[in-house]
Amino acid sequence: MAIETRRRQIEDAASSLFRERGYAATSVRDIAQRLNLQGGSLYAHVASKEDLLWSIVSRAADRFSAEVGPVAHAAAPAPDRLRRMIRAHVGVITSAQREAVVFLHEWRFLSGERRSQMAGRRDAYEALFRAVIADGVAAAEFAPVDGRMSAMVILSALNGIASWYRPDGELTPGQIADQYADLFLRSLACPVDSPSEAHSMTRTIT
Amino acid sequence: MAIETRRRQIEDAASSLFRERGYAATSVRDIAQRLNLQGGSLYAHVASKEDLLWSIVSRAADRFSAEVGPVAHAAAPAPDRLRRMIRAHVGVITSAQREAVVFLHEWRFLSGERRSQMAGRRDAYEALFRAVIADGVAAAEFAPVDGRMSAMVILSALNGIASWYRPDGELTPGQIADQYADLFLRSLACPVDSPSEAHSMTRTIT
DNA sequence: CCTACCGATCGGTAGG
DNA sequence: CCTACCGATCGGTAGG
Repeated sequence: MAIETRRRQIEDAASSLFRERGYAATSVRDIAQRLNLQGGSLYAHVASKEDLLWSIVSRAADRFSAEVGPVAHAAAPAPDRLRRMIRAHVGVITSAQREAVVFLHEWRFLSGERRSQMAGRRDAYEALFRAVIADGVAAAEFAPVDGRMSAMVILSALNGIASWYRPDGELTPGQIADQYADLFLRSLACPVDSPSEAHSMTRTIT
Repeated sequence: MAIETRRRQIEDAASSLFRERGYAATSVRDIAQRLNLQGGSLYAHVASKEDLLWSIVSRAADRFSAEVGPVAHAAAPAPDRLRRMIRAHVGVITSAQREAVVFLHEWRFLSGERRSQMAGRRDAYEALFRAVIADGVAAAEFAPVDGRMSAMVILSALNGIASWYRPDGELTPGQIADQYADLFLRSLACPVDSPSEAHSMTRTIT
């Protein structure tokens, strides 16, 4: 138990540093220093620097899957499911912000199979959002939008929250999530042709 | 002129590498190797590695300002201006993708005053979007949304394009821009209360 | 633009 | 968990 705690302390220090400086610009001695250890001492608990990154990133991925997955497969109308998925995703970002930022920005420093495995998990996660949107379109709960693009818009915007969210800010995570959900559900539910009618003929030109 | 060309070749090679591996994980010898040079030879054209990053990042920032700034201040209804700003922003991302990605992800490796200067320019740029939204709300062209949050949603989503856009993809930059503009203008123009009516009472709880 | 080099730092290990 | 160390690589420079 004490060993497990120490490992987690190391991972937490690494999360902070990877977030602040990036994985490549953080040395194992930087991490050790935060825990008042010598550089080499880390290797009593950790096999490699990349191992630390892997622990942080894969645990963050687990959290997203665990929180959002069940909601995505719930028996409910697509708009309700999407709103709850947005809430869950924002919940993970705001409650584990350090790890979320590292997950979002530093996973590409994984090598070989770990990297491609994580790429696969990200694809599968995005597919959850594409599926809800497709369901909503099929049920005429959403306008006939491009599900792939809509999913990218939503996820890009949600992940952006990790870059500006401050726990002591004005809005609670729930308020942020609901405002984002309002915004996206509005654009998915409203008639497609209304706002861009005047420009629809220029679409293929620019 | 030949000297200016060589410098640009170096910056281009650096852009590619900074985008692929990140600034911190790219060595000056990596850059030199792409141009069949020895590591030390770079310093005939470049004062430092960070100098290269600065050239790339500040030129990208110039491009965004030059393309989007004038449109933001044009005399036109807010929805039209916002659409044109989105087109211009997407245009820069898709026509200078390498530099845009480096600008978006690596600017924080600048040190001292350069870093804070770039942070200031980013703030000013975001303010352009906040201002158009505020104008639209004031003119009742948009529903009374939170301009700061809406601007962040739009910019996060637009910048996400830099991560998935492929020049040989199905959609042209103009089509992508117009689909994004449609989506956001819909959510800004549609009545605020409709999609989340059933959930509005839970907003402050979660 | 190259050769040859500088001191510093890197991730990681041996032995205790 | 520390001391002491490994070879490799880092950004950058001197002198030509």
